[in-house]
Amino acid sequence: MGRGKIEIKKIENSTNRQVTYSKRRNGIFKKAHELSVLCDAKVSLIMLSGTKKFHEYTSPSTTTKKVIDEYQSITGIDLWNTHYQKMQAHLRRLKDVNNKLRTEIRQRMGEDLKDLSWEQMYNLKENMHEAIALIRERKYHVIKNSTNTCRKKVRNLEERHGNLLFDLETRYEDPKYGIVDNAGDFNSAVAFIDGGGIPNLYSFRLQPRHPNLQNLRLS
Amino acid sequence: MGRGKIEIKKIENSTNRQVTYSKRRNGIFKKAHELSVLCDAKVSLIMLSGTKKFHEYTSPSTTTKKVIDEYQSITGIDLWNTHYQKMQAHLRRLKDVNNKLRTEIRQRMGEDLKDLSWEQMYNLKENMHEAIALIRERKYHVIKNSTNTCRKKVRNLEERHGNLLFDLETRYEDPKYGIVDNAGDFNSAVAFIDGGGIPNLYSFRLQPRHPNLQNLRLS
DNA sequence: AACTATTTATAAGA
DNA sequence: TTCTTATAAATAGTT
Repeated sequence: MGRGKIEIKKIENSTNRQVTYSKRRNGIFKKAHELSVLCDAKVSLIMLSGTKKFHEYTSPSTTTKKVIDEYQSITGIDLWNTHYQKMQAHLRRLKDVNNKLRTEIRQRMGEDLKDLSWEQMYNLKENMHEAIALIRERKYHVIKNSTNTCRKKVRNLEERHGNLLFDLETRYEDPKYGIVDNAGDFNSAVAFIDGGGIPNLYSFRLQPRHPNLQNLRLS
Repeated sequence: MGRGKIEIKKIENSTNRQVTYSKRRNGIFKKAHELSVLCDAKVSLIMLSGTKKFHEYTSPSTTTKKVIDEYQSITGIDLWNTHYQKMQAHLRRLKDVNNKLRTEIRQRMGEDLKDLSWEQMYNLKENMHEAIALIRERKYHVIKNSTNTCRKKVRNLEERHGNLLFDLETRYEDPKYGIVDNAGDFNSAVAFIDGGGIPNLYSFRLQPRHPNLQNLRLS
């Protein structure tokens, strides 16, 4: 349909190809539209030119997504569904597990016991006693550790304090020595002294110098 | 282009509409194909007739999914992604909750305690003692109930036994009465006695690992 | 982007 | 559906 007949094969001249693309594209869009109007059909038409320009036509009554969803449901051809459904199944399983875990925790907190038999409860109770024993042990371990650490710190501070006093006395006796540069230690001694009135055994944690004690933070 | 010009509006005659759909569909497919060959373009053409018959054309060099994916990446138009991403977020949240629940259970079983402070352990231990009290209470409730039930069953059985003996004696005295049909009741009594073998939900305490949790573990 | 000779598509009928 | 064919529509090559 033109001045001459053409063979259906790639048009080598790039400009010509562009022009033909443009003309025929409009022709197809027009026909697609006519079809959807005349025949009450839904059409989704997506075209990507060789130069990555893209054009689409979708029937007025619908959207590209709708057409494609319908396309999938009719053909059974699966573009995304497998992945999506796997995901949904996984989600369901997670929810299920979640609920089971919650139930178990509730039972371990003494709730929702009506579904348990006497034997199950016996076992639960035994298990929890064992667990409590473990927790108690661990607790003593932690408290022992922190007590030791605390004791060491106190010893260390007492030593520093002693040194400080010694330095002061020395200075008093012979001023030419000048002040010993122990500002850092002095500060820590002050902290210790100031902290003395606080009943909190773990007030050391306030000092960034002892990150190992940070773990003892309460609450 | 035909014997007469037609107006572009829905063809009311259903048969005619079908025929036109079929003819024009082929025309468009042919043109779509010509376009993709002539101009090196990618085309995805999906058509759904009013009667839900579906046809598609895709350029030889590609697939429908590829075209649509490319379409999405070029346009930035999002067909599925929002929903999909919400789902992924939900999934992540569930996994997270799941892990927290598992950790809590492990702690309640006396494991993974190193991350707990002394105070946290104290609270956990207190909480578990309270829980054990509740479980003990509930256990007594259940045992009392089942004892009562058992007592009733025994009474019932004694009674039946007595009746049976009486029947036998009666039959011996007067054979025409035959044997009393109480098979069903007898079976239920047996079921009650056998019922000691209740599946043990908490048998994991005997095992170093926790099969019940293993089964639940996902991802 | 317009023109137009020609090819192609298709409406109506069989 | 498919074929036929008169005619409408699309478009290749030109301007």
